[in-house]
Amino acid sequence: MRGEANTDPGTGDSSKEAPRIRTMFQHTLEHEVPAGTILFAQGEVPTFQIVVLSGSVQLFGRSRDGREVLIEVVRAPDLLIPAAVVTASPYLMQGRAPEPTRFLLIPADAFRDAVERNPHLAKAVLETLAEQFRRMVRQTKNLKLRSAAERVGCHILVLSERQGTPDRAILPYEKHMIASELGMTRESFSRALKALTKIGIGVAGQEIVIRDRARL
Amino acid sequence: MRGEANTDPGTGDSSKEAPRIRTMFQHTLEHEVPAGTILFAQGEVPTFQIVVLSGSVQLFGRSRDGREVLIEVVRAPDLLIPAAVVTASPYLMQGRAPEPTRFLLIPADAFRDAVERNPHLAKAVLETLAEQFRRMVRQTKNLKLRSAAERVGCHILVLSERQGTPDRAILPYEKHMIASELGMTRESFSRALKALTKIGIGVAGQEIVIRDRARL
DNA sequence: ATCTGCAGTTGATATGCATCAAGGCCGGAA
DNA sequence: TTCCGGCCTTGATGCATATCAACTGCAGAT
Repeated sequence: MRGEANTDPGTGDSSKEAPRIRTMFQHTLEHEVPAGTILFAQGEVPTFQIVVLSGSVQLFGRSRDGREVLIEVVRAPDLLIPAAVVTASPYLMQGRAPEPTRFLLIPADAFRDAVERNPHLAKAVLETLAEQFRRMVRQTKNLKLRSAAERVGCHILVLSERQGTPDRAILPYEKHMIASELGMTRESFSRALKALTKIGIGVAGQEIVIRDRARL
Repeated sequence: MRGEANTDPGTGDSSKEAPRIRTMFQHTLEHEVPAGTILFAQGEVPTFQIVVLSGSVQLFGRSRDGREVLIEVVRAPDLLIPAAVVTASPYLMQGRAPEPTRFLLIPADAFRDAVERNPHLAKAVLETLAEQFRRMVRQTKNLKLRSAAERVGCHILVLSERQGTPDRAILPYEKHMIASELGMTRESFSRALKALTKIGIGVAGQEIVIRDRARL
């Protein structure tokens, strides 16, 4: 815990809403965690709305037989599962920071209160959540409609776009993580990469060179 | 198209917000469609926020090779993909009414405007969207962590709870639809049902009797 | 330098699920 | 009634992916 935060949440208002914003931020803390920190467990009810300022958070789903898979990744700047905070219901996933990561921690009830009172904030949260929802829909479509190799190819394209390098992509974390994010085992992921080398990519450790973008 | 609507949206406000609500509803239409109607195509940008008053809407994802799978079902009363309307971006799925269904059609920009101005409405939409997000997360977890038979068993339990009958469940639409909703073929679904008869259910057409609830 | 452990690759094998094909069971049309 | 066309089931087969196992390479510890 670092102390009081004074960051502007980006809602852009200044008039009568300001006091409410200030109220919300009165109990808000800035916080930084090292790589590997577990932020919350599956089943916990959120006590804070966590805002990811820098770094990222991986969200894992667990089955009762103990297996864990990566469901989604929240990258700064973003809100950590506003859906759970808004509905005040238990997290469906475990949250873990795979790298040093900074947060704002807003007490959950203060956050809900502020959202209810401040239309600009509400709109911002709504847009964030809508984007998250669309990501989940895309993922579901991928899982139901595409083969493992197609998912890998598609993911590489997304990575290269996100990194702004149309001709290459760096895998952002370990391959077995990406494999589970894409709904397969690390072995299958490895084989899918090898198969894709025959149709237009080159693999060298964490770096992937894209030779034939069209075919993916 | 039937005419002007006057239904209260359930936001519970009465004071100065009322004019805005009225404004939003000025161009709102009530509409009813027969079974089988396609409401919008994948890729279309929403022109209305559709409110499902009665009936339900199935949402299909399509791959470029033409296959279609059921991604989710929106049951009355609910909003039809507020995520697409709020972000003003193309639908990721096709919407189809599998039964006679009634709607409210709110022009998309009027809806966004009202959400931005009316905190109660914003909160209601936020909660609805949050619930939809959580449904998608649960579905993703199912797809990644459970086998086909487990998904079937789990779905039967959900159905029986939704229908308020702990000892039986009625399949709400054709089996091949449910199969694709659960991410499998109709053949696999049929076999999964047969396998489950050995551990505590009975199947008779669309009706399923639950004998051993604990084992599912 | 050596040991150790983890991430990744590769190969062999197993299996879950899809695909293909045939037949049964309605319900609607003629 | 008969015929027909969906929807569903069942069986045979194939394929994609998981699982199991061995090995490599690297990084950190000793």
